[in-house]
Amino acid sequence: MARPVEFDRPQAVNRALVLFWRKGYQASSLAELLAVMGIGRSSFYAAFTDKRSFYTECLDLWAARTLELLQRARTERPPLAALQSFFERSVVGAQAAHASWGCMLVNTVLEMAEVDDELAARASHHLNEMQRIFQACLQDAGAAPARARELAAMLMLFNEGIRVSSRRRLPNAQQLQPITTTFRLIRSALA
Amino acid sequence: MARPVEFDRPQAVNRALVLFWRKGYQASSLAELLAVMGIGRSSFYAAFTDKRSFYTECLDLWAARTLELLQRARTERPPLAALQSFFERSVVGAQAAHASWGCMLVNTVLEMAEVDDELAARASHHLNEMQRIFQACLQDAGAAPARARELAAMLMLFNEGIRVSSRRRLPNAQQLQPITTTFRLIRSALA
DNA sequence: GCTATTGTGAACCACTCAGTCCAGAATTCA
DNA sequence: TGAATTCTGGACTGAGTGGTTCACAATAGC
Repeated sequence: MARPVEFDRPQAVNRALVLFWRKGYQASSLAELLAVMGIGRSSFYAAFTDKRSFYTECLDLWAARTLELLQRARTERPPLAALQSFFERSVVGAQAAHASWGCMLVNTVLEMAEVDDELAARASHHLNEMQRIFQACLQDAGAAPARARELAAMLMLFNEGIRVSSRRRLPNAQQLQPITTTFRLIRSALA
Repeated sequence: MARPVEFDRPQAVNRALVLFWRKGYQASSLAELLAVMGIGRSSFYAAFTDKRSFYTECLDLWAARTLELLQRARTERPPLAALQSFFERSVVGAQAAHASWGCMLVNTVLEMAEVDDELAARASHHLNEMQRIFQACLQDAGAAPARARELAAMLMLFNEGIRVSSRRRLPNAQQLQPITTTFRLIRSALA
């Protein structure tokens, strides 16, 4: 009955997500989106309602993936090392595989702050979730709750900074070094 | 001879700069720009050539003002206190007077990274200048050159993070606290 | 092989965008 | 007062935007 040859939805979403991640919401025209997704306009609107709602879908997906990455690192290493490798990977992995497009949440906060309150708030909310995980890691590393919250807030600033500077195409070493510097400071503060 | 009733160019530039700062390049339509500047289209094009070149003019102006602010703070206080107050002012002053629109350089890097290489590079260049001043302050505070460079890179990450988080409309205290935390760490590292 | 169903591509829509252009207003000099 | 000058408002242009609609094509059931 139904025509079974549909486009590969997860793949299409993923490719679109990458475009949004790279160029932001406004700079990604519908034509470009359709091109990378390999589908036509009507299929897009049938499947995703809207450019804007589609963006929120991609945003949520990006956040879910990143949080999962962070949680997984947490189970594989001691807490501080997990955090540090999370940051390092977002720089190194970025330059190699998926290039350096920063953090889609940070990008969204900046792009939408004075343009679309709802999207900005949504991204900000996801960032808060990340910060909670930072805090949990720091507590695992032996910091008292208050201290952990304090350092987690600092790390979140750091995270935001790293994601910004990763878009500046600076030499790799120049991006990694501040991370080690910071964690050296944190370790000495916790010791 | 010439018609003497011209618009107030510095004032117009300043108002446009604020709009660009707040909403970014793409989201600031020419119509909005003209409205806040209080001039007509033809006057705009006669005076500023282009939306894009006008943006670079505003960007450079913003950078010059900020660097000057930083340099001035440097003459008024001890080096570390100057840095700290520079950061704090960009949060507190932001929330009060001109609201929290982050750092126009950071905003530009993020918005233009995959969209307009030249603008992104220009903003990145200004950020490098800022970082050099950070480094000079840290050397003044007694850090060895290598150490100062290291910490300056870290502070630049911090700067970028602060400017991002200042757009998230978080409670004031929540934004100030990480700054004091960081400087506490830096001071103990330099001691 | 025929029909019913449903996802698809492309034409189309209204709208906004940055940028151009020109008639006319406002002022200075004569 | 009148002529010369030059800056300005607003109509206009063409390209590009997100979104809608519909005839067609591809498939599954019979």
